[in-house]
Amino acid sequence: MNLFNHFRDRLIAIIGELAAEESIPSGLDTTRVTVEPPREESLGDITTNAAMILAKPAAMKPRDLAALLAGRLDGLDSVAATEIAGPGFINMRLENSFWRQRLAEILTAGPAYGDSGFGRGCKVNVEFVSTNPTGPLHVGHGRGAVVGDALASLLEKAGFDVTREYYVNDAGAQVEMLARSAAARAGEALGMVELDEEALQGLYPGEYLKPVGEKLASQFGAQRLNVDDAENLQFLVRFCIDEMLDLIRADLAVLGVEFDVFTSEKELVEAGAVDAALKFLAGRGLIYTGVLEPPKGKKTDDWEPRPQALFRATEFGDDVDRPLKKSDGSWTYFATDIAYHMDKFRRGFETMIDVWGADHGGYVKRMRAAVEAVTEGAGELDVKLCQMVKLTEGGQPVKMSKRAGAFVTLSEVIERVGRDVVRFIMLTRKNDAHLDFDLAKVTEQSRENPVFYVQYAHARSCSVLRHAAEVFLPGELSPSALARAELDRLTDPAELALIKVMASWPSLVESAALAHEPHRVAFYLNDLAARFHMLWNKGNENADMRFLIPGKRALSAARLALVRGTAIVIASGLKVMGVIPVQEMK
RNA sequence: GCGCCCGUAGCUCAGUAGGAUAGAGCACCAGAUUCCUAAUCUGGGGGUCGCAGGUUCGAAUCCUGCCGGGCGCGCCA
Repeated sequence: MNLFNHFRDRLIAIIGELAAEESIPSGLDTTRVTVEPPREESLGDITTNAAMILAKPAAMKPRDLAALLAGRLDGLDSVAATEIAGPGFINMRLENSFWRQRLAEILTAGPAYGDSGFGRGCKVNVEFVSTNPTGPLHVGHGRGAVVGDALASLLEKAGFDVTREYYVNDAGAQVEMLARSAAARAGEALGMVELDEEALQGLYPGEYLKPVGEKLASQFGAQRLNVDDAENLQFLVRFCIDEMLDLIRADLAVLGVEFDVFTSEKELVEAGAVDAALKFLAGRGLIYTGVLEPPKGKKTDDWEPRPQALFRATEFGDDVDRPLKKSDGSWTYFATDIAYHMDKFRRGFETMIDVWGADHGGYVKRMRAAVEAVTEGAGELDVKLCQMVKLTEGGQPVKMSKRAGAFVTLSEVIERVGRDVVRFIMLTRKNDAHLDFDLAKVTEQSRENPVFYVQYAHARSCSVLRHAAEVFLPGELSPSALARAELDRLTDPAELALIKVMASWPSLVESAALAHEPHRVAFYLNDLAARFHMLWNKGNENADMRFLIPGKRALSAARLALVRGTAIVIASGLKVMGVIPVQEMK
């Protein structure tokens, strides 16, 4: 249950009743009315701005309207007290029994706690990673992979029907370069050439292509080395793309990311999708032949004005109209991407989310323009840009990998610190903020390391339950049994404060899903862990506050419900992040 | 030159569809260990939310203009 929406619904009903009684005008616009936590805990549990929002249209003073509303809110079940504060806030404190019910709800729901019907089953397509299949994934790709996957999980939890999609850019000149590189490696494997630095000029130098070359050599000998033969080159391209996709899929598997759909750019083009999309746009007068101005303030030595097919992106908010064809007559990346997004829309996705690297930021406007044009306003594209990951160790930049060519691979980092650490750290910043990833710090066991801090809270709660098993029967410790514990024995403010944080998980899921911001889950879990550690330490100072009190079974059972609930909510949050909760710290 | 992102405590960053006296961690200072893991916790000092206007009951948040940093600007994707 999203408790804020729950009380907002009650509030809106009260506003309707007052209107029916003609105490206030009818038909007031309540869309901006919110129910949320107050700035400070001491002000109460929930607050509403309704009186301030509605005062003007109701022609009343905010505090007078607040008094009227507060009188009715006071009569609601679970509302213990109301108070009018500041310019017209109505603060409410809820009955402790309400919070204890939330704990029972958590125990009953288990890891599904926080699942929501918010998305109403709407189809959402999350496209991420989508790198050229020319080599292994590096750390930057890893960030996009984690952000995309966690965002997808978050949306699923919020009730959307999500498809995880990878767009394989297998149609450009880069895959031909890949094929040439692999052919050279095959020649090397056969002892026909020696690949020094000079010979590798213009080719992908990474050593990951050696096994591909060896495979080519062992399967075909020297038969498939001619890259000047167009037909053979296409064979090599296909061969290499398959190899690279295997490599990429393996990297993704190690990270725990699985896609529902791989869409091939090449196949899309061959199926005529680009022609169809451009025909669609041309039919609406959105394509014309024109000459672009050279960009100002940028070196323009090789600029030659030439007429070309342009999309009227400016009609949809972009800065200039965008080219659709290269000088060699082939489609630009943009043209095929228009077709691709049109294809996604045709497959039923009105909401599309693309996760890109920040270096593609200049591309967002034109793509959004294209989506608007090609879906005639019915489709929506949100682009999440992921900033760079700065990999350090003890503050020093990490050396580049020789094996991979010019970058540190994702798999190397995962091998070093573990999958769960990588996934968690990637979500400790907003996607559009730079991320410092320190290989030493992320495995430290300290408060500074959020992965450890959150995992430790989970492990601690598991530890308590293990100890409890010495006194209680297994059946007494199951979530459903603990839900029936005498929860009214939970009376300490710190205990109730912990429940309140847990109870805000459903609303966090919805707001984070709405904002497309999975990093909020990481911050939430950090807060929840802090509350738990805080309560734990109360037991250090005062033995009566420990979870397990010898001889007091009912009290202990109630507190174990709290402990189990914490573990459940942490596990529920980590699941969204794709991180496995640990039972104990080593 | 133009566009996008960012600018919040000494440092690294949150800030939930415009809400109340702007938060957390680190660092600094002062404390807690007969304990279910002190790998943690408690308290304290620390801010012109880059600058200047505007919108309104109310702005870190929205609008405009500057300053500073990052990314990008046909024939790469």
